[in-house]
Amino acid sequence: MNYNKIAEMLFPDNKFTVEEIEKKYPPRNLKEGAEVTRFAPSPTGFMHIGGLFQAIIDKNIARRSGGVYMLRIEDTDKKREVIGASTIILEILKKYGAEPDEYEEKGVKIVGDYGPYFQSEREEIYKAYAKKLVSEGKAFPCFCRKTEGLNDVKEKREKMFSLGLTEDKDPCRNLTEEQIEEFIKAGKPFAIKLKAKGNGQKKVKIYDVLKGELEMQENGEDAVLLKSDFLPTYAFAHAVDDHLMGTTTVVRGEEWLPSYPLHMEIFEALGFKPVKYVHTPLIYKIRENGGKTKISKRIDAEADMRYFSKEGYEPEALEEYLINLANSNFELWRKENVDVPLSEFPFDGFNITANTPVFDIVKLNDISKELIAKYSAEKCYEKLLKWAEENSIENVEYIKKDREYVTKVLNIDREKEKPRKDIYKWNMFFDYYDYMFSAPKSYQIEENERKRFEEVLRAYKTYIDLTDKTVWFDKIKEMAGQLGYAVDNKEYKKNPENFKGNVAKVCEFLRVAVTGQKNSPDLYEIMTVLGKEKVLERISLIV
RNA sequence: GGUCUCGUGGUCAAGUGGUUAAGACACCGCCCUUUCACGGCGGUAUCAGGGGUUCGAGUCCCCUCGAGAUCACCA
Repeated sequence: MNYNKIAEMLFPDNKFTVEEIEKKYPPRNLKEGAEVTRFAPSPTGFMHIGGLFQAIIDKNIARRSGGVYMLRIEDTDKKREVIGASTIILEILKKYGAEPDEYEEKGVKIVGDYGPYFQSEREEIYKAYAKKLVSEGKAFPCFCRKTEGLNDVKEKREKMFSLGLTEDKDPCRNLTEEQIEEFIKAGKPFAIKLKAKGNGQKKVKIYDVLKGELEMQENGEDAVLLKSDFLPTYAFAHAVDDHLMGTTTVVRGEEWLPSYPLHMEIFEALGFKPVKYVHTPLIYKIRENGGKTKISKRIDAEADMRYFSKEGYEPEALEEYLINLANSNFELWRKENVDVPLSEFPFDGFNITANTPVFDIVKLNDISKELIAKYSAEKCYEKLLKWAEENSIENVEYIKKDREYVTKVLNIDREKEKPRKDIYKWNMFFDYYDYMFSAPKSYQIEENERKRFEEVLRAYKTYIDLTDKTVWFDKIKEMAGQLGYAVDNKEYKKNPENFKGNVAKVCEFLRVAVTGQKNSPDLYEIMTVLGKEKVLERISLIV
């Protein structure tokens, strides 16, 4: 069998040889121990939270070791490709603290010397390596019809499942030179498949950084390397690209673990130095039946990163949440380093728990609250406005126009020693502070208290004084005493029947009149921001 | 079904043969207080089960059970 001749017939007009390509992609000149990582999504939908999780790990491994982190778009499945997806992926990465060092913006720019960073633009590269493999007798052409999704293939697969078969040798591996020549001359399309060495029975040792050494069955399948459109499959592209681009550590989801032996065999066949693998746990959600399933774009809004943008989450909150998921000592660090930038956290991408984490939005909300509570009113305003603009929120014009007032509202119970921690995403703002923008539509007041409520309000028209908080409160107390409420709470507790209520009750009435609610942030601040006139106006609506 | 991974409170988790089994979120109580928060103090609650090994097991070994992943010319 003349493999060289077959390779030549299969690939008569390859633009490059493997040698030429290797020269174009020399080893990276990095210091000892520098890690090169890559995030390699396929542009088939939108950015998944699990993808961001991996990208953040990639970024941190590279950054902490003084290495490089790349974004490589795996657009080799033309059927599933979604236009614009790669742009959104890059945007999200930038926004959420996982901006790549090397990447490509199609038609705009390429950053880095190891591109193109779109696999579809690397076709000639894959062809060169495929040709080499064929010429060495390690791969062969397969002229069977495309097998994807075909019923008889599905059936065959089912059968293999039930029988536990591990060997899947393709009949085309036995084609004679003459048959191959005949098919090529007839113009039959072909795919290139790996000539699997084993039958899937032997055990091979594999190594995952997080799980340690594992034993798996060797690959027994003549896997497709180049599809009949000459674009590579994931496994082949992974080997070729990560070799050429100098990747040292591959961070990918745990779902890839089963195909590790295949990838190992391809690396071997190609003579490449193996890379380290970090198989990250998938992110799960608890289902109604109590079980856990991988968080999925179809059923979980939070799987799609756009959800968080839309809701107005702070990107940094997401980043902190995800980092905490990977390195739970982050919380301790954060406690001791309150104002230190996130980038200084000694993130350890090689020491991530192997457990399957459940996405916990309550925890995220808490992290977000803490973060936002640290912001100045001015910063909140900027963030709120940015969110409103990016998402074309109805009130965006208003926010722009009345900057001063909106900032004042945002400053209620903020910029103090112990700020409130109730807003955790910007879309809560208008609901939460509804009463700061329009008079209450209803009042939380019981019917049997109505009379006293109105009595207090009528009186307050002459007692209102917003000079400062002490004066304000003294006046309220004075009024309370006049109306028969207890000014001293201890006395009230001793003899409640002697009073109509206590000062707290009076404050409650005022609060309800102004905000419609029994609970709200500091009433004095609210009144001050609203202004005496508006407060009186609201009281007049009632009495 | 085969192969593989993973089981510490409700959730995320420290833990690498000797701990009263950290911490965070959530939950509950008390204090502070003009409400709600914030803050402070305290509390409930966990080693999936069963066998070994050992003076001693969450930690090592075996089995069972449970959960998950994967088995395409998709990534």
